[in-house]
Amino acid sequence: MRITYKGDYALKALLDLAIHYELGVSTINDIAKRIDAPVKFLEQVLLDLKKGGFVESRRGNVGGYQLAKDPAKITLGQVIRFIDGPIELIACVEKNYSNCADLNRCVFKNIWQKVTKATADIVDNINFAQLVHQVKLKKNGFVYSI
Amino acid sequence: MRITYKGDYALKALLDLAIHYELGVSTINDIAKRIDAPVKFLEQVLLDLKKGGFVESRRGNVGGYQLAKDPAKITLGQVIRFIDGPIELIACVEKNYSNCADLNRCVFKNIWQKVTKATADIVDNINFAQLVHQVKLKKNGFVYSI
DNA sequence: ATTTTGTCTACTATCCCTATAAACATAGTA
DNA sequence: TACTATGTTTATAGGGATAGTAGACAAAAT
Repeated sequence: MRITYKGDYALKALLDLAIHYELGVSTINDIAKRIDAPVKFLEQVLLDLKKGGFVESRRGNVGGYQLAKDPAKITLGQVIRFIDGPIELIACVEKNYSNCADLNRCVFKNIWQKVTKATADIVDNINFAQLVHQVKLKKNGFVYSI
Repeated sequence: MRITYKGDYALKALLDLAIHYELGVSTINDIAKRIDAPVKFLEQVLLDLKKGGFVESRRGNVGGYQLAKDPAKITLGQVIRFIDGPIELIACVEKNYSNCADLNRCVFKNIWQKVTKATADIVDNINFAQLVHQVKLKKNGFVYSI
């Protein structure tokens, strides 16, 4: 798998919203400015994140976006998989794959599974509360560039 | 990163050549049949592998391909990086990347680096001699489907 | 009513993936 | 020499994904 720009923006937007978790909604424009993303593209990303249940929105004059749940309940792995797809390096070890002649005899499969597990062990054990904490630790003249 | 069909064919072709290491050259057609790959596509893959120094070739009537070095000297990581590019999940942690506003302050960078290391620890420590050995262990009515 | 926001649907340019095709070069063999 | 079996090279093409951009629409507050 590969983290695309879309995935990158999604993670940054969520971290941004996690940092402002207690402060209510942020507008797309504000988020875009803070994380340096193209506004119209970020629109789509946020829409997707809403469909995924990661954020919620309010329209109108004082509208905007905010996290839909506690930052501690959102892991990196959840977001990556939702936006950019499976973390597997190759389709043959993804769930419900049935296109291989004889997968059980394949000496590569075992390797791809190991890599998948190693990656999952990392991204599934980091949540946005931890990230916010790390951001705050970095306050050496912190100017908010994620 | 992602293992493409090209990378998949490259790995299978090299394993095939590693299995036939002592037997001299194999033709593209033979390799293609054994690993079940489209011949014309496999041509390009083998050409690339030759440029990468993994295989060597002989033209003409009794021509074909063979490994350019001891299977034990070829790791999965070398092949993957050469055919499919860097194993990093995202460009910002690749070598010589300089497009980020403030990479040292980015809380994500550390995570991408961990994932990269975990993956590298696996693919850089497996060579084709080991794979051949594993293939031979699987001889329960072995029909040669890698 | 107006303004400020989010929502939705298209559209586009570029690149990458996965081949396929055709012409050519080389090295054995008859 | 002529023929054939191989690898070499370049070009091309369809499909899909990526990374946006544009514009009309809907809702909520004032």
